[in-house]
Amino acid sequence: MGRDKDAGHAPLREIALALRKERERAGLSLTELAKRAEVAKSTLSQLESGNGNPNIETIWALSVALDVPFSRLVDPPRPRVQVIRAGEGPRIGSSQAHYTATVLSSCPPHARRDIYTLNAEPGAARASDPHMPGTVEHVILAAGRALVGLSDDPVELAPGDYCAYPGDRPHVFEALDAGTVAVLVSEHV
Amino acid sequence: MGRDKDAGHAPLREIALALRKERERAGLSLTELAKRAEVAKSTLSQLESGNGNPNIETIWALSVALDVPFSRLVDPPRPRVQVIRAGEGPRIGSSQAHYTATVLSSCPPHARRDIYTLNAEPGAARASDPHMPGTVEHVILAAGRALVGLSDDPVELAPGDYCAYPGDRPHVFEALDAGTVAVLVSEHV
DNA sequence: GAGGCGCGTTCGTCAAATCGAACATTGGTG
DNA sequence: CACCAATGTTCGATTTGACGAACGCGCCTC
Repeated sequence: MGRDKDAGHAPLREIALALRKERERAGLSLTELAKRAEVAKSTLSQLESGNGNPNIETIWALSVALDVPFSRLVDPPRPRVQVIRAGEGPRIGSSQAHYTATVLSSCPPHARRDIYTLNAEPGAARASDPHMPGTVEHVILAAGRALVGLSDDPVELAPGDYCAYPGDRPHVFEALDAGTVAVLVSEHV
Repeated sequence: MGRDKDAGHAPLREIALALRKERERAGLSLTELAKRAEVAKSTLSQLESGNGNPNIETIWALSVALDVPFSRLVDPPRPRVQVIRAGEGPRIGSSQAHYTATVLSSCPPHARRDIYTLNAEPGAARASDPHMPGTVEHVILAAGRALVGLSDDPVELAPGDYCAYPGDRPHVFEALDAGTVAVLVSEHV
């Protein structure tokens, strides 16, 4: 949840949409979900229609019944390809010389991030089938060059470049130089 | 949020504790926080005492005022130095040639991991004061050489090497070569 | 020590969210 | 066609959380 903008108020509408989306994804009827979560279906109906300001127990019960993380309902997931070129991005001011840190990605709530290193040689693009919905992959190129990102629109990365993309869609990692090395962080909520 | 155990109900108690903890961390009085979040302090008082079942708008307002992610309140939340040299570590078998992936760290539940790149030059060791308890930092060296780890027992890393260490103890990052680049993943539970 | 100001708690009132039942609607079935 | 079993919606009654004022407490100032 971005502390960033829209600090204003009311994610009511987002909750309504997320609720309906997750319910349909789970293949449950409104009645069925209400029964499992032990909330009145009238309550659920009003929630999904945007009217409502549910209390914690209600939302909790729904998230449990839907088997989704709580934050999935209140925190909108928005996948997108993002690239930060080497030397770009928000720097962290350091009082100590000869040192700069750049924030590449702040971890969303409840995400799990596994860390990998990749060593790849040119010639064979590695196309990955989509992973779990909500998966996001982060790649920081350490050496060489590579085509990275969504299969239908990959991005060329040079050393130091950063790229994030939704892992639940077809994506590739294709080395362009020999001895290409990258750090891969796989984030699944 | 673990669909895991205790799928039962009511994270009321956890919310109460998290709320109080976050408020104290922010150095705010109950009255002050209530004023900023524009909720009655009586409401906040009851919430922190465990009685209560707040609605979304209330929690939202509080999380905004506390400047913490929403889920930090509803799903409230370990250290050792580990080194994996370039080329070592468990490989992930790939059916496709010219490609290897190495698991460096699997994300523990409920951890948040922020990703940074570091650019450092020799001459000035960057000593960090301890962060929040439970913080773990992961460093993958991309270029150059560096002394990394706990201040009293740093490790020298070469390109491709990986090192993890508790971030809640004094630690350093000291470049040994010019143009040293690293990826830093900061994990806080 | 009287007054003021901050803290966090408690209490009565009111608005609002939850509930359960009744409702209109659709689709399948004998 | 009548019937039943689903769907999601609307409506009144009741519960309940948010509110604001009052309270007890500790601290500092005059």
